[in-house]
Amino acid sequence: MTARTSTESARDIPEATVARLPVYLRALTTLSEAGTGTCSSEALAAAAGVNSAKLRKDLSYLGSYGTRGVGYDVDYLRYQIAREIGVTQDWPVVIVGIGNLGHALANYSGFRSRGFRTVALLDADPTRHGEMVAGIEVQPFDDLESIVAEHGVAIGVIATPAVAAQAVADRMVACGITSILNFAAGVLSVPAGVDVRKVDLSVELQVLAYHEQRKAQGELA
Amino acid sequence: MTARTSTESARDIPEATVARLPVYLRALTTLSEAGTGTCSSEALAAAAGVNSAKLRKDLSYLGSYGTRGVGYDVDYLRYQIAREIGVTQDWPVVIVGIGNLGHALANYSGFRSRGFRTVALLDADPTRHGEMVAGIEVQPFDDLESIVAEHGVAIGVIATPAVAAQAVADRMVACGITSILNFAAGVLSVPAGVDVRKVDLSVELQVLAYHEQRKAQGELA
DNA sequence: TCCGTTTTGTTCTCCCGTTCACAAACTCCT
DNA sequence: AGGAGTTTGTGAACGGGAGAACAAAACGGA
Repeated sequence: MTARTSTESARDIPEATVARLPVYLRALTTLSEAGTGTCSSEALAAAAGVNSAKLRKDLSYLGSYGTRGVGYDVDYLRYQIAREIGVTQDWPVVIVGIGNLGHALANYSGFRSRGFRTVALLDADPTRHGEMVAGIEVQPFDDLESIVAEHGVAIGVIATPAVAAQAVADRMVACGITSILNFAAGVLSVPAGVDVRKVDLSVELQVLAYHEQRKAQGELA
Repeated sequence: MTARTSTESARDIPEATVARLPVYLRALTTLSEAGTGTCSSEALAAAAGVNSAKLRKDLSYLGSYGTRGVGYDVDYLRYQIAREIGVTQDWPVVIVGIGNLGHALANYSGFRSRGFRTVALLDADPTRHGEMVAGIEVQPFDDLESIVAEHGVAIGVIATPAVAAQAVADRMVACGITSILNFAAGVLSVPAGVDVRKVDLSVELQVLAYHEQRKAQGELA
């Protein structure tokens, strides 16, 4: 899934843990907004929907931020996780492909509130250029290079049809983007050192259908 | 992630394999449309973006559908996988929450082409009722029970704000839905026997940010 | 100060998933 | 018919993650 070229730093956190840290972060934010100052691993694990032993092990990769007999300081732990993930800094993002999904992504508040700032919406279709989406003007895809250079964009989101996705990814990589979130169907091939994460909506439904089918079979047996 | 109550059937396919079957299915469809009649595990693995040994082991859980020295018949294998997943049959689906994301989901062609038929779009906001989205009229959320009963819906999609998600899930479970695809933030609690899969867009970006941050640290070292 | 209580951090064990490697099986060519 | 070449299916080794269990550490009360 992820390709790494540079030398690993001192602490390397397991992938499974990295994927759960954002979940803990959200749970901590909820707790903080509810006025909770301190919480136990048991309570936080319940809020995040995981096993408490797993939670403690995950947090131990970051350091010892808890107090035995007491628990974790909600705001302190929240800051530590945010810093570790990198969401304390500002991440400029470009979204390519402003169809239905691109619209939804541009309007998604969960990005901005976590340090991701959409600096540009790009689309190859000239009839869409100039259209305002979520307060941002849709620009030509050919402006990609200048926008990436100007804002120092490292993360790109692909929400185009499947046929265009590889070409978009190639252009992104060529102008220096090193992390891609891909919503288009199919496999992207990118050089080593570029991370790609794929979200496929239909795959999720198909997994549910598989289990649903098995439930039905079990009933008539 | 998934809870199972009924007795397992004869063959139980590993979860990791189940999650990849839809990917193979898509790759096979692409090959078939390109006129390819037969393919090797190596070729299919490349198209699906996985290791060929892993692909062969995955397929071996379904049965022996290949021919040694030759490979797999594309259309035959495609049918077998589709049957195993359950996408040869028709799956009625309801989508609750017709905001930006709900719009995108309703218009997403990848659902319909895989046997998922959106039978209703529901929203609690009365000002949206009657609006036509993707050729379907938005109806009141309170119609959930009658719609589920009428169409025999087993799969529900939640695309509401986070605060409403648990209440929607509870109503879905109460009227017989046993599989839920959840796009809302936060943890859903459901009784055993109900499967929930969660898609969190901001989690994916945060994982990318973590790796991006580490790349940057590696460079200056 | 000392003891009981609570909760973290960590060790250990088990299980699932990935990958290698190879025998079995099939095709094609001579 | 037989051998060379190809490709599947699977046994076995390996690595990583999940969960149980416990020692270490902090707090509170007497």
